[in-house]
Amino acid sequence: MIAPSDRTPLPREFFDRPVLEVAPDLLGRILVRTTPDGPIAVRLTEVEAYDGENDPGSHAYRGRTERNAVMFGPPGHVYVYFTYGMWHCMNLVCGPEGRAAGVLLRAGEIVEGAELARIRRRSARNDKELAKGPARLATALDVDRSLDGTDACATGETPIRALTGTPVPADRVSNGPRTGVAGDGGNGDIHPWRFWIADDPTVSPYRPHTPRRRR
DNA sequence: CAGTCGATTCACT
DNA sequence: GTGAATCGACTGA
Repeated sequence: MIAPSDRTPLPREFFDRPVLEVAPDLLGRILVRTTPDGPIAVRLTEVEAYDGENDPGSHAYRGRTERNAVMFGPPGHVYVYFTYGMWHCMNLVCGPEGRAAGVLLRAGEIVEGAELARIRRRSARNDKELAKGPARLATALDVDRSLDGTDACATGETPIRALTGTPVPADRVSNGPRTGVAGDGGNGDIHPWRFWIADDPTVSPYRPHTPRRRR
């Protein structure tokens, strides 16, 4: 059950800041996905920052394309991409507009609508695995490319809404190299931009980038 | 226009 | 721990 005080919508100004400021501040916040069957809410426990055209790991690194266009738009909107031929992952766009920065939502704890999430996440062995990983999180929330561009800060009806939740104090936040990103994770990594709640059981395991073998 | 590979997950050994 | 699944976006010729 989510406390009423945790249900305050996050204002757009929240996202209209540098992505490295927003990313750790998102931990403990809540995202509500409204589906025809009912709401599914996740409390964010793990995120990654992607800093647009300056960041080789970002989809926006080589400029605007049809796929990543939303990241070049206003903050507070949802960027959804399709990957590995099967999965979707979701981001929240950060400001300022034109910067093309975003925060990948990597993991969280389902705090409402778990019975709905379990149906979509049939292979999950327990509830902690419902949203343990970016594609799992998107699957649990029934998010796909049709929701690309959704405004998570809009007033009125929205399929996805960001709520204040309860922010996590800085001394509870850990950070390290981003998962599965080419170029990240080596000695002297300049992108330790993965943030998670220390010791939280819903955080996904770290995995370095692995180039695909030829077949 | 063909080749490559991905901000991953799952089944299986 | 290893390999398969699966397809669209992007790249370079």
